[in-house]
Amino acid sequence: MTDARPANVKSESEDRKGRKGTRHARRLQLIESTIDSLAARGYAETTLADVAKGAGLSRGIVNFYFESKEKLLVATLQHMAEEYAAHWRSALAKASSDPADQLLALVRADFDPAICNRRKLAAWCAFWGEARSRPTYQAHCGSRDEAYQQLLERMCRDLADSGNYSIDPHSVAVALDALLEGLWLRLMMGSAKLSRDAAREAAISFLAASFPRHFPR
Amino acid sequence: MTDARPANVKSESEDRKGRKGTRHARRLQLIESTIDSLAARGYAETTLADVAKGAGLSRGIVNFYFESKEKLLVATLQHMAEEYAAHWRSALAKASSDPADQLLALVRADFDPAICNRRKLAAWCAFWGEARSRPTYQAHCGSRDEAYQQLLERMCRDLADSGNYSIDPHSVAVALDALLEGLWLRLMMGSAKLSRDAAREAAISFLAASFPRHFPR
Amino acid sequence: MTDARPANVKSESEDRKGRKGTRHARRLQLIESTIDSLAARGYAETTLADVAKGAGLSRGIVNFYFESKEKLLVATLQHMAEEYAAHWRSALAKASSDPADQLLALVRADFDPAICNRRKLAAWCAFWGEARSRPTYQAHCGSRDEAYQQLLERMCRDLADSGNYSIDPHSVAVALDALLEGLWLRLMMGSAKLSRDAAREAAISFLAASFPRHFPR
Amino acid sequence: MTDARPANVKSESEDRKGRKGTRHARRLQLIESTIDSLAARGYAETTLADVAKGAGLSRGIVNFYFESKEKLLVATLQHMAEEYAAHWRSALAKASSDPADQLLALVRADFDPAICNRRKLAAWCAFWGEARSRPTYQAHCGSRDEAYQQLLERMCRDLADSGNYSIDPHSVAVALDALLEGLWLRLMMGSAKLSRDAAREAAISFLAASFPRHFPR
DNA sequence: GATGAATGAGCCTTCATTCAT
DNA sequence: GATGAATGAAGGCTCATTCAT
Repeated sequence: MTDARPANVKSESEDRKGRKGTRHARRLQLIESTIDSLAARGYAETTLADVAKGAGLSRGIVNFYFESKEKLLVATLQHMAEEYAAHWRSALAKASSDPADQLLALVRADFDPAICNRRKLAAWCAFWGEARSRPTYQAHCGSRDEAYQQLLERMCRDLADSGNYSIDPHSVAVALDALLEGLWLRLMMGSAKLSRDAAREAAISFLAASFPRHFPR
Repeated sequence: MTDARPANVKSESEDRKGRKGTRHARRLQLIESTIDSLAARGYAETTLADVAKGAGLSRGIVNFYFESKEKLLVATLQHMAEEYAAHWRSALAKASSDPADQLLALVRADFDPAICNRRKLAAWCAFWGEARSRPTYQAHCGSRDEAYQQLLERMCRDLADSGNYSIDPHSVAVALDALLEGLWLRLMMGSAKLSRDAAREAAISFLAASFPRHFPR
Repeated sequence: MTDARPANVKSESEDRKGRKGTRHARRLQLIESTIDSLAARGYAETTLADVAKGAGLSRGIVNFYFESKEKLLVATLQHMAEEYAAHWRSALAKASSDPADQLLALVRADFDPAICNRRKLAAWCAFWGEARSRPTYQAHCGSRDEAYQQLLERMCRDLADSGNYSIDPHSVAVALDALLEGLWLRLMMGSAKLSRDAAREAAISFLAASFPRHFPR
Repeated sequence: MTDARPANVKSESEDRKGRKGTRHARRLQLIESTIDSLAARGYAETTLADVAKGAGLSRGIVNFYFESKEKLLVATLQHMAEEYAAHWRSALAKASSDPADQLLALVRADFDPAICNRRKLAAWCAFWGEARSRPTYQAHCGSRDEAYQQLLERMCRDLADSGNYSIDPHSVAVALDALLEGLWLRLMMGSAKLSRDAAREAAISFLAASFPRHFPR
């Protein structure tokens, strides 16, 4: 799995000053550096000094753009959640109106390198570990939020209805949701035992098992 | 979900200064307190002072029984991994020799309150978040280790062979493994949206979808 | 003996927050405070809190300018060694080209209050006590380093040659070197039994005994 | 230089119990172990755990035989001072009544391996480093105490009188005393640059220079 | 806006000392 | 007497945060 890192933020060093949109760019720059640090060092070892250094900025700057470390982390999580949601919504928009096609599009989107790469998965995982004890984080973890789950469930129900399956669409939706997250977790931890492609196939084979008449092997 | 906490160690406050089963018992006592703290505060906020206080002992005690915080955490993780493995092995031993029965036993064991409760799940998750950047942890995360995965795969193959399914047993095993972990993650994070029973049913419905002739609904 | 303490660094309290000659000046300020603490409390009882307090700064400052206590102490020792060497080199430069004159200059330099005062001697002694078990210290202890000893030896040889003495110049050099250090030790410990002047005279009387035709009484 | 360590105390493990003289033996055993630790680790790093372990005894024992760490260290220093004094007194008693002979005996005693070995020198040096800030130590450091110095001075005066030297006997005594201590310091620090024999010869050559008619080369 | 020196709270760790056994 | 578990104070160090420049 590649460690995809969008280089579209940090490298533009010439316009560090003189822009009006600086504020937003700076925040983004720091957020990306935060993700880097979370991926490299984990949550507990991530310090503001790391983040600032990674962004090529000075130490005090973080407290200027974000008021505290806590708020930087929340903003980072929020950024990731929004990016994730935008990604699957875009994938959905490109799919046909057929529920099976849409479901497949969602699953494929989940393993798109833009979303599913070591760096981001590691950052997600770092937040998961802390989410339990931090209500602020819980709101944005998991990435697959309420809307996503309801969407999954509606699609499963549509397929179940249209295909006369004797399954419980809710259970399938819950399982699919959990399966996707579980595969992410395995991808992140697994030292090469599981490829992104194999993970996607495992997810699709679950769809095939659940809705054999819609997802022919 | 209940916060199961074995009260067999800490509650005996009258012999806190007793010299009996000391070494091993004390270590266990501190490990349990560590799990408490991980569940309550998360990895990053867990301090030795918390652990000691939770065990009703003094600050210096941790470095007496474990040499460092790091070693305490590793021992805690190891303890949890061993407990988990012992649990599913025991469940497996009680099941019949029928692969379907055994698979069901494994899945049920995974959602047994003794193993699957908020406290322990939260502790697991705390370690997951740090495992990426700590090789020492990776060895013991995930709980479902190599042996477990191979067992799943063998059972899936047995069922696939005996049932003439047109599926890839490896993919199913991978998916089942990920599904279980994903359900755990959801259970831990879910603020009551998902019950342990619902999670188990979702897992079983996955088995039913994959091996319909072995797991009748 | 006076407790000479150069007041050129710390006393300027009004610009304590100044940014001027910062880095180097602050390091010097902390080093001087370290010497103070070593002299007052000894090596074992010198804490970073003492040093910081003595410098009128906060606790965290030492780890900011020096990375650790160890490095602060090494820097302190190095500073003292360099100061000592600069001092005798300067004294030597001011002397005539006559070996006897030069030798006398070296001895006198050794008991110059700028170098030989309770505060500095105590600091030296503190390091001597730890040098055995710390290789890092050994390099800079003794003050009278390799170069110094070879210089002494060359001078003794010059005098021995020019004066037809029947002595072993190496032995005399070794003895002189040890004598100077021993006198320092006595000065430091001696509760007023030995004055700096008496010590210098004792050293000179050694020269007179060794090279009677060069050092008339 | 050898690391002479009298094995007459610790090795008698069979009579650890059942003796009446235990108390004294135990204290000696702990004192010897303290010297070991001071020599190996230095003053600052010497802990009671080290001492106890070195003596093959349990941790709590030190506070039983000595009331505190401080008192153990004082007792150790006292022991060394007494041993040193007994040694030179014995050497003196064996010498003839000739002052020159006595002086030589004292110097030779100072470099006797029983007294002058790495282990003991290192222990002495450890105390020197702390003596300044600890009045309790100062009383016993230096080893060459008041009586010793007065003895040296009287001998120097005797020789000066009987030899018609134009020297100041007091200065010579002071110098000799310092020279001996300085040589010890060099022996302890020097990584083999100076042998015990060379040190003794340097001291004797000083006597020869000061009193040429009494100490022919 | 941006920097980085400075602060100080809090953590891990060490260790002298106590005390039940 | 002897042991070693247990305590708690204190030290070194890290790091989020502040603020003068």
